[in-house]
Amino acid sequence: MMRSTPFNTNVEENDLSKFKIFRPLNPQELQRLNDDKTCSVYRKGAIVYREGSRLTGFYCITQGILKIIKTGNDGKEQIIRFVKKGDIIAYRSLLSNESACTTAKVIEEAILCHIPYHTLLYLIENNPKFSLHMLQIVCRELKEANDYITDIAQKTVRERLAEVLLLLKDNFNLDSSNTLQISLTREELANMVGTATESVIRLLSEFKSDKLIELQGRRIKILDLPSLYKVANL
Amino acid sequence: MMRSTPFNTNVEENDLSKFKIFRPLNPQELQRLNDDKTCSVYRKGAIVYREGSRLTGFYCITQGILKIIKTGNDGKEQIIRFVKKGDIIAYRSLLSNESACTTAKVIEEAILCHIPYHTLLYLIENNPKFSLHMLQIVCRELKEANDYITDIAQKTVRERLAEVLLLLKDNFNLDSSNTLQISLTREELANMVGTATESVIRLLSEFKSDKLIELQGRRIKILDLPSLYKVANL
DNA sequence: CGGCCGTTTGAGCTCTGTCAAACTCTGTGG
DNA sequence: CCACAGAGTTTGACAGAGCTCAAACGGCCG
Repeated sequence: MMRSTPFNTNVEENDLSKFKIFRPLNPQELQRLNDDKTCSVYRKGAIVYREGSRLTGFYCITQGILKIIKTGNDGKEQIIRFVKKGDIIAYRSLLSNESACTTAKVIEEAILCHIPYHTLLYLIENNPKFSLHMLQIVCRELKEANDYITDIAQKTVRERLAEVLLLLKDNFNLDSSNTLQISLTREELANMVGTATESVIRLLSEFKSDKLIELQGRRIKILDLPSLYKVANL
Repeated sequence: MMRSTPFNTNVEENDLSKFKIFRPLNPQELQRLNDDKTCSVYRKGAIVYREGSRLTGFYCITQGILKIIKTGNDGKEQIIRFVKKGDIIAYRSLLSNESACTTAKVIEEAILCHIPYHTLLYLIENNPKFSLHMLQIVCRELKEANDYITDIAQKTVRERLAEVLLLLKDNFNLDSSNTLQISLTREELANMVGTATESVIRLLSEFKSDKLIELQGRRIKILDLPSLYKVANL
């Protein structure tokens, strides 16, 4: 099955003005943004861009979930973050004028709007409020990265796995039965935590024995949130 | 000895216009920047700001070296980065309008210029080139943080220590005898690498046995750069 | 001189990564 | 409809990297 090819999609349904990032823009700028963008559907497993590639613009996600990964020397991938509706990706390399240093891969079928580099520059040069907003977004991401460095350097795998579950809860919410609304393989969880797949499996089943969670395949149901916080040592 | 109190210092010698970050500013903006700033000397060991404190501005380093650290739950500190002449610090929390999430501590006697928040905002709102430059600085820092996450999650302590030595070499150069021009305790090295002090000690002496480096107290002399790169797995 | 801080070394142990094998589940093709 | 391949999951056994604890040593400063 060919799943790497994006399909163009109806532009009308992907109005970007509803997203917080673009709130500082005036109607004329929004018009330009929507005129310049190109939206596409990406199937599960599709790669939006790869480490090392040159980018011609950044992307705003209007639907679906992607993982941003970085490949270590031994080929093992580290998940840097997940992105979903309203998030923007690929802006870092673009602004630094470097090749991409991460890869973006689709986890749940997604719609992405590509916004050309010159449009981004135009907005930054002409709308200081937008620049400030962009700065704040990057700063937030930087804070999260710094937090993560401290965690990964100092915490045990057990603590980090609990923390990742809590992070997923915050990012993707729970349904009415407290089940995480994102489906990840054990390997993906391991690549987030920075550990081996088998370690994740063992720890998850320990969490299950301890009545912290319940497992049904990839569905993870959170039973005891306070204890999970305690395990995460937060 | 009281070493935490900053001393005001001669403003004349700390002209900020020579730094790359402020290159996009026009003469009038530079004037304002220099008028608004307050420079102080900080002794070794002094804390410029602490995790959790509210900041009234950001700082530009015109002299000396500081470490930016983050304290884990168990009190162990993680060194996020080192900063030196020309670097700016504390801008992240300022822009996000949050309390500081890191602590800045002086390693080598330093002179810092404090630039008030409203001056930063003024510059961002009025000079798009400056905003773009700021964005690029944050983006670079973010890239480094992401690289570090991958390293720390996937590499061995041995590899990371070699990498840290190389990083220090790039940041602080070597003297004519290939000695690192920064003096760190073993504990500080451990807090960079994300490991125990004893592990750093053991590995350093292994590197010494392998003729990669030479040790005289805190002075580290690099003997075999290519092999060090190999050990770092870069 | 004494105390303190940083460094060094040794011993032991635990966490976690690796390897191997079995099992489940899904989609494919005969 | 069944057999099969392949991917993902699970479990067990094992080894070793790296952490902790303890003790001794050196240098520096008051």
